Amino acid sequence: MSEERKSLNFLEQIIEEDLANGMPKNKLRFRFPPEPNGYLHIGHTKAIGISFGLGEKYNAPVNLRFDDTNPAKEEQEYVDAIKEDVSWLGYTWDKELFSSDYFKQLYDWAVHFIKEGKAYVDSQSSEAMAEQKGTPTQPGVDGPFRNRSIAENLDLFERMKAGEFEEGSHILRAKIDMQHPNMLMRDPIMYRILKKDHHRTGDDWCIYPMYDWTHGESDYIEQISHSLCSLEFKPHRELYDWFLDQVVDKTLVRPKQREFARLNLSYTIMSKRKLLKLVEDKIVNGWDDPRMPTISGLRRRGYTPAALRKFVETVGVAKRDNIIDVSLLEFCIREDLNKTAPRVMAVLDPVKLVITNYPEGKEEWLEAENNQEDDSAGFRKVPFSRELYIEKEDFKEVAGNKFFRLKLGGEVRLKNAYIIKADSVTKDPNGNITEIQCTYSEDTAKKVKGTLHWVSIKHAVKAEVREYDRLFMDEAPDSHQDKDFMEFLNPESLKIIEAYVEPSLLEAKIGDRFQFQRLGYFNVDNDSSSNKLIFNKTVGLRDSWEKQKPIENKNQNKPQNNTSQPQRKAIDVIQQLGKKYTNLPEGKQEKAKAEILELAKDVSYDDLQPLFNTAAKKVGTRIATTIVLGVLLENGLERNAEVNDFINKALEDTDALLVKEAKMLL
RNA sequence: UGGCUUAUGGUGUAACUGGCAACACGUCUGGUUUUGGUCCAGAAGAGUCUAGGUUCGAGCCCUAGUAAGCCAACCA
Repeated sequence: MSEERKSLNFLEQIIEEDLANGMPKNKLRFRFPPEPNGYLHIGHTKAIGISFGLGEKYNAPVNLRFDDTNPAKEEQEYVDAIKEDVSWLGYTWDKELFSSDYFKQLYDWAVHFIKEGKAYVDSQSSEAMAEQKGTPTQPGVDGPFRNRSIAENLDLFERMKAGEFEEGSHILRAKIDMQHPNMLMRDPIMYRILKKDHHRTGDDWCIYPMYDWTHGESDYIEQISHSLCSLEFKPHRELYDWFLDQVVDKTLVRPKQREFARLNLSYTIMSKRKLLKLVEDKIVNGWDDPRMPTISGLRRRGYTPAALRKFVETVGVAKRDNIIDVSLLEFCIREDLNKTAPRVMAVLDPVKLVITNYPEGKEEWLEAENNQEDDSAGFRKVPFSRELYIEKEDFKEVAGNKFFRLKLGGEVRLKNAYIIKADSVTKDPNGNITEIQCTYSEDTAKKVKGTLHWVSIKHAVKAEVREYDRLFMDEAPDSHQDKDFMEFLNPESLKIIEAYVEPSLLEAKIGDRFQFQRLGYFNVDNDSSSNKLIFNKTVGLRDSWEKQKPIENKNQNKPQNNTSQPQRKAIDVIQQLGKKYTNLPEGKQEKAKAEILELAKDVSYDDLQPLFNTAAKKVGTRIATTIVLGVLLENGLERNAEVNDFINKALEDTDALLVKEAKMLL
């Protein structure tokens, strides 16, 4: 139990500061505020992890509040899915709440705003208003309705609420400042008319509050102390505070909005709108398709709550844009499953193997360890017989000694069973191997390099295996201005395989997770039934053999690597080498010098000249410059005033190395 | 012609608030192993966007640049 002091992230620091400044710990309260217009994705897992994590850390309540102010897009289905996802992740919310619970209070406040002259009804087209609003670089101008009388505003707003007007004919805006540098402060809309039924309030309302007007006030009503959201809301903070200023009671907690960078995962997208498109266009089979980065998709794929929580924790919290490598996510799920998933044997791409010296009709039930990482996992029996399936990939007629698997004349261990030796093969007319003949030995103590998984043909159970690949071929598919993310779709993201699995899997239940030995982690899909077993591949095992095989492919994938080196200007490389020159141990220093001498051949005087002005204290850079200068002089460069000046200064320096190099130029 | 935010190995986060940059993933060695998994041991890889400045000393402070992201929905 080490008491290692983990450094706090910037949000925790803010909270610690508030606590230190006198905020009582029991006033801490957080919230997770999803809009019920789509399913939660892995990015939300970070937001959930932050707010609920803080709740756990400080023993403070966390509300689940649905931000449901837009009846056009929101549905009960999403509310249910979100609740399921949050609790599946293992978090417990204090109160389940809805922004729509506050519609009446919000309305009363709005009326108060009008009476105070802080809000007015605008009756222009959205185009006209957009024009008056200006642009980020140009201030806006006041609209013609900005100075309506309080009485008229009150009357109009009342009638908006009563349903007398059509959608789009009037809106209520806060009266702030049309010239404000922050566009959100240019008289933002508070209410719009929407004649739609709301999933909770039905037809009670036909005016609905906007996000900015609703969010901060909802936080305030709930007495949220820290309202944490992603970075794109940073500009909203000013408005959030302005709205709060108008209603806040100083004796109550005033919520504080703070922003963190959202999570981005490589090779996928994280926008609800775009994910919805994948669902609607039937690119995937629903929000919970195992290829989707949604929480429900990952769950179906076989991810565990523990792995997801670990992932989010590992990723950290900060304010800069990031793209997290999927390999980290994969590491987290492997780490969890390695400890918990029972091992079984399954062959995905079979070739028949016959053990010629094993009696026909004989069968044995051999003992197999369920999980060597877990002593309590116990053992099971697997059937062995004369005819087996092994993986096609595990046999080669001839192969080098780096190939640990089965080859003609070679020996290999069958996991949980005997050692076999390959004697001959049978091929079809096309030259494909249809059968491998082997002989076995009962001496299992023998040392052999390879161990193969297998399945007895007679006892094997057919199963469908769904193997997934990334949905997109590009690392950041929605970050290209000129290309649509749909262009990067991977046409081979789903591969359906007919596999053979050991009979113990007949008892597997939906959701059960296994390690198919030597292959990866798999779970039983929701579509699975008693007469058809279906598995999803969650993630493959780490595979250091696979990596060394496609040598040529590797180069094709990263052609830039070869070209990027020479593209960098020699002088830039030299500058970099120089920078660290004085810090290097002697051996490395010589190496660096040799490199500089080599690179100096490609440096022109014009390249070098600016470095003469290098600050006196940047000794390393000046040494490098001196070395390069030596090469240039040797190649016939004439000494001019600049050169002499630089050399003289170097000679006067206190650094012995620099002086030494400079003397060599005399 | 604007405002806000960010900048540390390939990736993500640290650096006790000024003391010669750490952890995780990834990569590469070697060992163990009835999974080319796990585990164990080790290595390479950044001198902190650039240029100045303050300081005995700067990734942290100051100045000026540069680059990236966000901001003009009756969405959230």
